[in-house]
Amino acid sequence: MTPAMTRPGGRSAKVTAAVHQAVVELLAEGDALTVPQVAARAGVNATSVYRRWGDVAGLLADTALVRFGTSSAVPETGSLRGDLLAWGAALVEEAGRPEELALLRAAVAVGPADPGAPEGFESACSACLVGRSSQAEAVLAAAQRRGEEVPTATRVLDHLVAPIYFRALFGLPAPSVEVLVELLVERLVSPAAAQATSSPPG
Amino acid sequence: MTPAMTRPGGRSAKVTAAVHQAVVELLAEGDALTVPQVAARAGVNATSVYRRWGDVAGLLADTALVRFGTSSAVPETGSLRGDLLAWGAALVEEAGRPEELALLRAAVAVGPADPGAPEGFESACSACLVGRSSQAEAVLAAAQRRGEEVPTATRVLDHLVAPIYFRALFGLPAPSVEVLVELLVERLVSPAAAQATSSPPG
DNA sequence: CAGCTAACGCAACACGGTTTGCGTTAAGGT
DNA sequence: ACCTTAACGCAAACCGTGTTGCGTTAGCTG
Repeated sequence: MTPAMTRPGGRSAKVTAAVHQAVVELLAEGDALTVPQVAARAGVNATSVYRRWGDVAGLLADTALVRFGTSSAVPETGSLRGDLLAWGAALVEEAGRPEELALLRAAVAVGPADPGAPEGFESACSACLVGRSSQAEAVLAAAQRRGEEVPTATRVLDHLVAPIYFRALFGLPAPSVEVLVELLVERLVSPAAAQATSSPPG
Repeated sequence: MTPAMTRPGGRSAKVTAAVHQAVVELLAEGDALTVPQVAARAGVNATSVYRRWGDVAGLLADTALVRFGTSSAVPETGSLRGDLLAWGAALVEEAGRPEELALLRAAVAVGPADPGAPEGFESACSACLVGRSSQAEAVLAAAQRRGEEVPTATRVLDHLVAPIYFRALFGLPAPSVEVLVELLVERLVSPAAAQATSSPPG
């Protein structure tokens, strides 16, 4: 019997889901997020939210953690270029939605996990990062399986994910999404891109 | 006589400087930023802060605006590659400092300026963005004056600034600053980079 | 040097978020 | 089916944030 374990399937699960849903909904509406508001929307008492998440930041971090950690599906178009293009477009579309953007802002505001964080309360932006990294690696692995020349995941992160997120976070208007993504991808699938790395992967 | 003008050299200047300093200090310590805390640290009454900046977001925006807007000096090494390398290294170093990083996080958390913002109260992340843009344009203009082939400022933002900020914000460890910056710059000063743009320089 | 005005300091106040104690409910174990 | 226990709901109190009115100070201006 593990005493420090939250009961799976208990009442908590429903509350958690409702609160997460409420957070996303409130976030999408653009209002300032407060615990009482979230609780009211979720049909849950504010005390429960305070007890479970302690803070708006923690609540946001947990929501972002769930939100960014589960979506691991990557497109399969038959070519690295097509995959990166589709994936990049999906990232742009996702980062353009208000609730995802707000979640991203909240994650970045908190920053990566500080020491002393309780178990299971990992950093949201770290979760987002590893989610994107694994997605990039999946795309690259598929391309390599096809015999294509592939860049490193780090390069994809630097030159595809980073610009997309940078533009979204800083409010830089993305001029013509397709053109932007294409430009980004062109620089990653060109032969020079793959041979530029001298360090071993990992 | 201009009635809506804050008196230059008045008492306000000292208060402004003290408050800005306090904001940076508090931010560097990682505590949650509140107006009373800032006021106490600055040796100023909280009322003054409320009257002048109205809100924590406004205070943050103004601080970031001053912090990111004044440092417009760009390196002059004699070549575009050298300039970008030096500038990128400076960005990495700056983004690594706790107070600057905290300011950046706060700026990103607030987001770009919402409609209805009073005059002079621009968004902090917008201020950071235009600051970086003007710096990039200065570097590129100097290179172009030397007769070098230069990429667009947008490309520099996407492939140099964005990765640096992305890594800093998401806590991705920058492996060997020099190597990172060099890799980034190589992709911007290569001849293929300049000819990829079809739009005329703005 | 005297008057003017804007900005600041102070104190009291109002509002909303957050904490706390206790009773209740609902899963899981026997 | 009963007991155990963790999580939830409720209500009241607490605390800090943000506001307002007025007196005071310090920097311009003639």
